[in-house]
Amino acid sequence: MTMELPKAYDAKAAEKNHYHRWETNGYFTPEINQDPAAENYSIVIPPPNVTGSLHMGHALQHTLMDVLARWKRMQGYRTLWLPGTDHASISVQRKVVEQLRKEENKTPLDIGRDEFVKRAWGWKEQYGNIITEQMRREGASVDWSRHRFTMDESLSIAVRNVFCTLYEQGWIYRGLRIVNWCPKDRTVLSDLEVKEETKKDGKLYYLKYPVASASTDSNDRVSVIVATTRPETMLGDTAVAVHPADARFKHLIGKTIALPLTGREIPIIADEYVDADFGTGAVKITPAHDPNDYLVGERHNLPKLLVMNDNGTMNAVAGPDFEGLDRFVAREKVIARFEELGLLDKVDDYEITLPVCERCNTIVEPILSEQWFVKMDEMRDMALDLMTKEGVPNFFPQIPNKKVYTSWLENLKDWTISRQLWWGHPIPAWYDGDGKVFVARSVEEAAENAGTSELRQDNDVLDTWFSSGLWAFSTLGWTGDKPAGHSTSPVDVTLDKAQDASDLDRFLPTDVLVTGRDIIFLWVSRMIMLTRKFTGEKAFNDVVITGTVLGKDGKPMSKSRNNGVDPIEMFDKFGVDATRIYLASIATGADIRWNDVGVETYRNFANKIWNATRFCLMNSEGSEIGRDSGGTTGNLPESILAQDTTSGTLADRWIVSRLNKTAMAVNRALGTYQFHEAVSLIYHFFWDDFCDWYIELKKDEINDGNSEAVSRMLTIIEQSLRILHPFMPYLTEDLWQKLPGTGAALHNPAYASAAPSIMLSDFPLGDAALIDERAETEMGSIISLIKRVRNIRAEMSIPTNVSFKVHVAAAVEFQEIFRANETQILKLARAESLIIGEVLDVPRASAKAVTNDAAIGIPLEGLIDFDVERDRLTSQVGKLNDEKTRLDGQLLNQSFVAKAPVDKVDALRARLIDLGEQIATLNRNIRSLG
RNA sequence: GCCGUCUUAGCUCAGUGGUAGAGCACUCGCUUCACACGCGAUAGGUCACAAGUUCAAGUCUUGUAGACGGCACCA
Repeated sequence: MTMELPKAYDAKAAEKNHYHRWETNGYFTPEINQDPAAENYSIVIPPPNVTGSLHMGHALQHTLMDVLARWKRMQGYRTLWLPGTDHASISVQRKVVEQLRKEENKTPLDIGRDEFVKRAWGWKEQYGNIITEQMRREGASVDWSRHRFTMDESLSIAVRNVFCTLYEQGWIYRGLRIVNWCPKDRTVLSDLEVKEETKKDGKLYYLKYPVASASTDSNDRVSVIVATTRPETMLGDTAVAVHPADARFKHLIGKTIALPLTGREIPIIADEYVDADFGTGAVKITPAHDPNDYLVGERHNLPKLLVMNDNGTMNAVAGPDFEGLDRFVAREKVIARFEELGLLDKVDDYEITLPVCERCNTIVEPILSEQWFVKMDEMRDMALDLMTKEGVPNFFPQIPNKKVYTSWLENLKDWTISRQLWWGHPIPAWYDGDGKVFVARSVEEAAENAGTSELRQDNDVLDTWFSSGLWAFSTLGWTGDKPAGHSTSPVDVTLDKAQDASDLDRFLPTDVLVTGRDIIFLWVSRMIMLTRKFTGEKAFNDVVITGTVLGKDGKPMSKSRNNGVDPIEMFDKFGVDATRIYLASIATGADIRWNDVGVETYRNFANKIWNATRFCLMNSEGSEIGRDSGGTTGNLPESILAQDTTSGTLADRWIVSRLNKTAMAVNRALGTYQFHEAVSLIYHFFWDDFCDWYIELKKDEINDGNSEAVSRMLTIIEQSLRILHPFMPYLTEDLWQKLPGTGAALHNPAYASAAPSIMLSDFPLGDAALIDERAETEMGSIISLIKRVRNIRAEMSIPTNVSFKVHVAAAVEFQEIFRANETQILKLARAESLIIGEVLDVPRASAKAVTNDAAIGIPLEGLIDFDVERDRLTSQVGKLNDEKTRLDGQLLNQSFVAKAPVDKVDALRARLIDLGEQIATLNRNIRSLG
């Protein structure tokens, strides 16, 4: 069979041709695996927000997950990579509000909650699958039949059950706390959803608070100065605190302040919290608007006056002059009033860091509010136990992620889980007329418990991360519903039993989680705790933390910086496979500055693979790849092994050795998530060893149509394509289908009956028995010989079409090697004949060189420039001498000889002898030039 | 303030105590019948700086400088 392929690889064509077939043939489902004894392998995707579109961070993570899934699948694991999306309550809510305003000029209140939620579902249906659809282009081998959404019915049941169980056990509680409030989104935020922004032009206001004239002391005019960055909160002050030991204020403790603008009198109290050395030493206390003040208030039984509305305006408690004003307007007004009253001591410039909402950048207001919380102390201990006792999860890279994770856990505070939003999982709590709360799995259950159906459900929804915290097991069928006779892993009896019951058993714990470091706390930690709590299992064994893909400017990609790179554009420009393997070539966990040149490198690599295959196929009539004898290791077929150990040439044994070494190393690298190492190994094997040396050595045989040689080469290509497949699925499938002799017989036995695809072929593990160190050494001597001759030709500027004789002197064993490979050496060195002997016998007008194994002389009568030759040799001697000097020094060092391992010392001694000989030879050569 | 990461060739980055690597760019050649998205040959590094441990340090320790990240505080 002879085939003519286009001259360049067309990535787009290949991308169109395979995904649909893979998917419809069911290759992505674990059920494709027909081996009942197969081990399971599972990954759940970090569910992208339904509001998102694919960015480079997704592309990176998806690539790594797909590499793992395809690699394991080819090894015969029953493999599941489960896709899905997250309902992203606050993001979606914001989108829908915006849509309402734009299209109908309405607010959510205008249409009501039910209608709003309906719109949100509509929005999700319309836009929610953008990313997952883009994943098809990426080649992601996810099981679409198991696609999950965090608000799917079964996942919602799981959420309710988890909430109720935690409540019943006292791990969830409702309480009044100072929380982070976003006045724009009008909801509470968890600590993790609050970012910090440094304001350089902040101000610190010093306010004079007059001590009440009710004081019986004579010093009536006394006032206390307090400093604040939020003057408007003084309207809610209920005390001024000083340190109990502060002599300046001791006499005032117990007296009162006439709080300006309010007509209220507030006490001066003593509390250890105050740092006497900071500011004025006196602190205004606003228990409803500051976490520390809240604690002080608790200790001193102070009233807690909330002076703001949920939208950031002042409320009635702030007084008629301020009610309705925005907090920042109120701030200006408070300052103006203090100035009028002569009570503004001073205003300092003050650099301040403010808490802002991570999504809308609005300044977050700490306010007192009643919310739902998860108590984290026992959860934390569980997670810490897992880490210290079992080393779970195993982070890749371990540094710094393990420490970051552990120290975060150690300082963990309770988790605010309620959100004042409409889109999300409603909190399963109902209140009766007296405000008594009933937490239940349904309204009926709540009514039963309450003894009345006059109930009002809690208005709030749950933090999005609450449902994603269940993702590892809720997606595998766990709902927490009371099972029928299944004690260890309760499952949803409403789902397909045969399938989903086994999913949980089979795929939990999942094998690895691949995600970014920004959600280690938000998501990874919570999934670890909740999975342990509710299934007794680990969520996953390993966690691969990817780095950040930075823009060309070295900063994180963002819309505001406009430095983003669209993965789809890269796919169009360089191909999906090139983009994937480039992303995989980034060191695990390292940040990478995006550069197109890197992708271009692998686009070129794809083309190289295409053309190497094309070359073989052009000459492949009557040849096909060696048949596997039915082994399960994906190793070279025995037929090839036999050829190469008996009749094969040195080059054949060498390339087989290199291939097997590469395969073994690739598996080793992937086993520890060293994707970049695997990429580098296969890249250099294919390009350097196979294309630059092996193909070039065998070219004549191939062009002559030597079918045995072509078969052998096709076999190496086919094996290489399998190794490359997880990284470059489209190219490898495209070429594999074109190779003569490929078919289901090459599949891993677990997929024996499936229609042929490289993605089901047996992944090459490499066979130590096929590694031939002697062949590698011998081939090495030939390669250096050829390189030296090429160097002489280049340095002497000898035109390509001028041939010459090459004299080689070497030890007998190397003479034999060179003789046996004479044809190949002549071809690659572009020489006309090889004269091999014990000693070099060449005229003075010769260029000379040495390798570790041979001395070379090339007679160049009329072509040689003696000055150039002298410089060339001198520079070589210089290099060798540098090395010799270093080694001499080392070996003269008695402590080195005494303490370094014997084999190291011996190796240096041997090297030194070689060096001495080579230097002597080169020096003789220089002298002979005259 | 606390914890941590990074600093290697012109650029982007690998690097496992034992002779410093890759891709791209640069220089010099090549229309060699798979590939110019290619082939061949060069050049280019006090591994940020300083001390220490070690027979031996890019690699381990400490400090310094710069870049960055996380956490906490912020009257």
